[in-house]
Amino acid sequence: MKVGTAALTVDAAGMRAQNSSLLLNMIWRERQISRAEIARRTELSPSTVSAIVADLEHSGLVRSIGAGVSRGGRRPTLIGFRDDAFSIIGVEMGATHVTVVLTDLRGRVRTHRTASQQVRNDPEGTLKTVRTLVQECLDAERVPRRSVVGLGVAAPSPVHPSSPGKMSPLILPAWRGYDVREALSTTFDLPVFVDNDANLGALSECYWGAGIGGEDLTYIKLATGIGSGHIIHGDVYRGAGGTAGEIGHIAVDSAGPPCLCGLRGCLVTLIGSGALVERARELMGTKGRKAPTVREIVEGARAGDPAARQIIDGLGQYLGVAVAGLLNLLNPAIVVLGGEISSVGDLLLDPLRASVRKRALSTSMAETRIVTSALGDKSIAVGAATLVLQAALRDRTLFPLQHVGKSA
Amino acid sequence: MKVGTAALTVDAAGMRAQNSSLLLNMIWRERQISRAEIARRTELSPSTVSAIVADLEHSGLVRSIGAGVSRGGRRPTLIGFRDDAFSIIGVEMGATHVTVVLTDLRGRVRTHRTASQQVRNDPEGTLKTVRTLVQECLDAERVPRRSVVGLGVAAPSPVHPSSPGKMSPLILPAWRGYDVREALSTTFDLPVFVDNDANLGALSECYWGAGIGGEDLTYIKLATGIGSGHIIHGDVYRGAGGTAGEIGHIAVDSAGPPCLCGLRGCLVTLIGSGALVERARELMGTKGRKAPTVREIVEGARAGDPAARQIIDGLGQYLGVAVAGLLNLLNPAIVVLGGEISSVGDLLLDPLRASVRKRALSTSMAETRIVTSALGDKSIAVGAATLVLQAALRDRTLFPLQHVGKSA
DNA sequence: CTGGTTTCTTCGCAGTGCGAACGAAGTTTT
DNA sequence: AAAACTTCGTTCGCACTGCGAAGAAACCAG
Repeated sequence: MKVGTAALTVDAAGMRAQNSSLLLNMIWRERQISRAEIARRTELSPSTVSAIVADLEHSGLVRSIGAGVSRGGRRPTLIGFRDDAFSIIGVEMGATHVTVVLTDLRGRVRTHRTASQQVRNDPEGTLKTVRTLVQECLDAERVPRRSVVGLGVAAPSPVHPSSPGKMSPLILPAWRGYDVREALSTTFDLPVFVDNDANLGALSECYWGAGIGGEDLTYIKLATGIGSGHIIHGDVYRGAGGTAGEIGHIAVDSAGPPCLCGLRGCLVTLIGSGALVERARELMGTKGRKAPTVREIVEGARAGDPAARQIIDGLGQYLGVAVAGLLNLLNPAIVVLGGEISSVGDLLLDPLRASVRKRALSTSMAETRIVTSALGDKSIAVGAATLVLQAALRDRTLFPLQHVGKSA
Repeated sequence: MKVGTAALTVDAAGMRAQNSSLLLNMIWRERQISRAEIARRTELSPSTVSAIVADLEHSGLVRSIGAGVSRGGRRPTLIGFRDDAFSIIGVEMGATHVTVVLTDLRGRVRTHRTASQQVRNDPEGTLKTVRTLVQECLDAERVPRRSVVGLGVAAPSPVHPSSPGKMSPLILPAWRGYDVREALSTTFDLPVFVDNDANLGALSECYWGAGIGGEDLTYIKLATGIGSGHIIHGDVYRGAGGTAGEIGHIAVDSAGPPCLCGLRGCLVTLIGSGALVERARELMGTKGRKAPTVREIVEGARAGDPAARQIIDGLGQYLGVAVAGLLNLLNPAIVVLGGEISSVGDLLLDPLRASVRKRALSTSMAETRIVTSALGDKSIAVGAATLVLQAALRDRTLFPLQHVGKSA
């Protein structure tokens, strides 16, 4: 049951595919590397490496980029990954907006579009908005459909592994009957990958953020809702039912306020944006009559406003309870905090770390770094694109084949 | 970083090794299967399957076991896994005892030995006891060293992935400088695998217990300490520092008693054996002057003693807090409770499930079964042996080669 | 008993990676 | 400046693998 289920058989072609992917990943990772160096690291013979590199070059994924420094003999020819060989589309469906990015194969955003959109109750309108924005991105960069690897989608809902594309009927009841994957796949005739937004935030951090080089990471998204995603052994971990990472409904304070989910004292009722804003209204000299925004709390805290600081302190303390449990249970290498409020940095990290230290084993603490995200507001959409990239780097056949001559 | 690190290159021999392992696993799993059926399922050609099966047969791992039922033509020759081809040794180092089992390749215990042993403060004596018991098991079954695949060890300490064999200096300070793997490997000249006891309990459940057929499971060991182990995608998950699963020190009640670890209200201070016994002394009509044992609590609860029932209820409630957090964070398919106290079954499961229901998202709950272990008191030692089995089924070369003729 | 079906093996073929030999291109030594 | 050495990359024959077609063996149905 556990060993060989997923493993596929190998024939001669499969062997080539495996080694080919291995080399492709190495070249992607190293950005530039010589054939000789690849042969040394992979323990493949030089002749095999040359043959595979020729393959990859012919498919347009890599190219020669001049000579490297000599190690006492002939200078090596450096091979580089062609980040611009293909494009990827990443879509973030937030609570009240849709963001679409078009990235290259290095996670760089080449174009992006955002539109306000009530996602929760308007599947039809949301899909239409997504289609429009995707098309705009493609048109803006004059990217032909055939040079797009695929389309990644971040959804504000858990995604069940057995039916990617369908939203949770409990979180997004209005989406019953809709299948995002199906819908977009038929529209654009491209492979579509869907996952939860926090999971994709985690993937984004693992590839482009605080988790670079690591394989185990937990990302916590602090926003209207509180979600988290785990990267385990380099892969998004979804759990048995796709709801792994639902940190927002961990009961932190059994005497706390009731939550929409029916429980009491959920983390989200204490540190969700709504709770923070509410608390800010109580504490801060809310000049006018309007409730302050998260942005104002951030700015206030940075400016030294004691009320804002107090709110952030409280956030750190509550969050620490959940993070401590997380460290003991999962012992991730890194915990990354994302979401607008995380931009206060140490103002949040200090009370959080103190709170965790009071509640987690020192051994779990020792190995875990807790940091705030340095990626921008498009990190979720980029994470969606990264999901496609990850799949394609593992299975080269996902890259659309295009016969490339000698031209650049 | 995340994709190709672990992947190894493949050559012709590696291709054969992969396919060979795949077949070996299939035969192990199915117990009996024909070449034709293997070819259909794996999509390998009949000729290839025959060749590989001949290989496996020659190495003594499988054998023909007569004809199956016809599907309208020639009757298939069924191939069976030879569970008795090799033996595996499993060692459990508990808090106050050492248990050694000798199993076949199906996790069946052929011989076992147990001895009282203070493990915590006596590394030298513990290792000596282990050596003695292992040798006794080998002698009892007249098993030659060369037919033993390896030796698995369950340790009452987290094991850091980078130094398997070394105990945590915080949990077992007396073991500083000792390396269990090294020590036993040189004594017996066998491969040695070491892991945390709760992790191996989890593995045991996944292979032989409640988790059969699944790939994601969490095991919780209720004993002097409270530990847990996660099986993720069929593998033990150890976390970045090897301390994943330290559920015992999750803070459940911030107003609770202080714990040895320096924190307050740890789960273990509330539901560890010590706490249960202490509470029993308060509540139960402790006939004599001695403190009751866990066994007596179990028997009392079964017999209907209200005090014992109350203790179990409390256990279920506290444990529910931690399990709810676990479900939200990891969303495992199954949670298995082990340890002596778990033998009360529903008496514990009912209050536990109720407690969880009050604290976990219904979506997380829906996909998760919570059960008590049906494996016996040797499940941890068997889990240690299973770790070796798992490794060998993946890498056939771990099976000692022995030239087998046509004999049975 | 005959025709059809299924199982398993045999044998030649195509594809893959390897290794030795070689040429190409630098560096270091003389 | 020339020779000797080192490294890089390619070429080519070899060994091994899995495949597919063909065939033999074993069985069932009529």
